[in-house]
Amino acid sequence: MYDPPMAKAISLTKSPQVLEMLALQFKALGDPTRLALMMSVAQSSNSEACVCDLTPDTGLKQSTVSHHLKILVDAELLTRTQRGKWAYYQLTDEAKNLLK
Amino acid sequence: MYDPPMAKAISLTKSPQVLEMLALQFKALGDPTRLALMMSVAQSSNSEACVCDLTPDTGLKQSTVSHHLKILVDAELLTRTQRGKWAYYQLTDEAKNLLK
DNA sequence: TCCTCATATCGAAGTTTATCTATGCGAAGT
DNA sequence: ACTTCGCATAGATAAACTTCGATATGAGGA
Repeated sequence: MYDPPMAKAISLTKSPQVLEMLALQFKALGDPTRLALMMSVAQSSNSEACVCDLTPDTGLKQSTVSHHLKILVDAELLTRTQRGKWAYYQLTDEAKNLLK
Repeated sequence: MYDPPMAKAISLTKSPQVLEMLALQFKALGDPTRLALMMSVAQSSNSEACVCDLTPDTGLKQSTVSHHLKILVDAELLTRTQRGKWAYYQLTDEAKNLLK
């Protein structure tokens, strides 16, 4: 949501849309569970992982992990690829950049 | 809060404390208002700004801006220096790193 | 076709967050 | 000493978030 009074600050740097997207990405990474998920994916063989691999490490329910992964995909930090019954998640280039 | 089942994922990468702090920093940046505040500070003359400078741009109340600044200081993304009646905020090195 | 497995979605409960108004506090000026 | 100014803190409220259990979806195997 873009608020007019913020215009001056934003015009000095990024467009409102870019700032909004950046904030969305930071927010997505701003949860210990999701940050750990990202690192798990990064360290997986072939740099990809499915929900069944990721769930046990978190101590959370499968539905919860699935929800967190969706947030990361929506923030364009992960991509999702379905192969057979499994959904494989990989880091985007943007994510690799932010986590360096 | 550190949850034992997460141990495996964390041990592959960072200590729980480091991960927790990283998540805290990302969370602090994960709000459009705070991200705009950071950019405002970055672009201020002498790379520092007081609450009275920052408040108008946000369209929020002074107390709200003060609250956001405290969150950024707690996340070690800003430092606070009092000079006379004014409180001046500057980006930390960590912040400059994350925003590059 | 029927069943099973991996994952996603839905609805609810409890917690956290963003914002406001009102007020407190310390520094500087009169 | 009193007032003013810049900023912080406290309390309240509404919205958003995290997590769960239950259920739906969709692919593959029997």
